[in-house]
Amino acid sequence: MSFRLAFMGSPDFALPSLEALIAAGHEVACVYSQPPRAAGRGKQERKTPVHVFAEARGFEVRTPKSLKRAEEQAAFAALNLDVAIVVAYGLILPKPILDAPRLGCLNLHGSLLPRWRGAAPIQRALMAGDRVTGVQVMQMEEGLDTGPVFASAETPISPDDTAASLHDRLSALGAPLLADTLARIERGEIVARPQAEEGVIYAHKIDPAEARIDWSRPAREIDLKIRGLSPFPGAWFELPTARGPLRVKVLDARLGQGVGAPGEALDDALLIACGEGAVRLTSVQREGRGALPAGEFLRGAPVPAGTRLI
RNA sequence: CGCGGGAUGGAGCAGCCCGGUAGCUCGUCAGGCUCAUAACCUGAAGGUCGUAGGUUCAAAUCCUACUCCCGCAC
Repeated sequence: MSFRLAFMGSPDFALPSLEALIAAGHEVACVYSQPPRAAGRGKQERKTPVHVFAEARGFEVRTPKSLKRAEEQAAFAALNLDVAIVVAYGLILPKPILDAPRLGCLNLHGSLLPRWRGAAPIQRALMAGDRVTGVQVMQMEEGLDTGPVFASAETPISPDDTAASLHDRLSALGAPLLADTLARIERGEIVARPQAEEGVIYAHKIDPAEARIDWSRPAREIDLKIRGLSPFPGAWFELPTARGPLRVKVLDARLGQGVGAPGEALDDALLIACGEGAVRLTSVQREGRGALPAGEFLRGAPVPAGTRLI
């Protein structure tokens, strides 16, 4: 047995899930994704990763700008689905859409609800210093990530995780969970359990303004921010040079030891003093260039002890 | 025509504005030192300065075109 389903997703994060559903033998009636957008160098129209993948596999791909229009909703209903699977789709689903499939719409979310409902759960969990996070499959409702949960899988967050590594891990963790959950729903083995009423936290979208590093903050907070915002949008600071301040993004760091004025380089290897403690920058990227391990970056742009980062 | 940056020995960069015979950090190779080392010392190899034109006594440096690369846009 298998379901007739629609898959709704856009970025890389959703790909493993789509592949898992295909592998599980479900009938993918249609794939929804965000419409192609002008992006990249030259501002070319670019299809989303899910769009490209689905097209290559020969699936029908729909890319409506919105699902609010009656025609879109009718077209969706006409698919006569058992269920719709939503993974990082990027569009709000109106009630008519949510109610159309026989079993409604299920969503794979990147946090342990009700903690981090919303747009940026992975980055927020990391920046908050959470020790564990995970993915969950839930029944979608009109509220933002408020639906009852069918299943979850956890993973610890380690001191060397970045938003990128966590993103990849959760994506890989979610795919089999999703497939397994569908199988169990099919067999009638599980029902969704309402989310806890306590502990609701919203994961607000990342505001570029919060990406600048404030060296007067404690090292732990700065370390979490650097790793939580890596690689996008990337925590950054300014490095004074003979030709003016150079904007430098930090893609990875570790907590270090040392005391000094906030922003002061404590050695020649990017150990930077914070308001409390210090962090060692291990991967950096100056404007207009690619990311470099600290060692290579320093060969071309030495940051001697005593330098004051802004 | 979205904005911007870049192409210099194996890696990362400086030099270009104010043309004049190529430099830094690292790596590589050889030798030395050391109980030892990714440490240290000495020496060496390695570059048509992206391509094609132009200006000039002279071009990495100025001008034009082209190719390739990267960053920002989530």
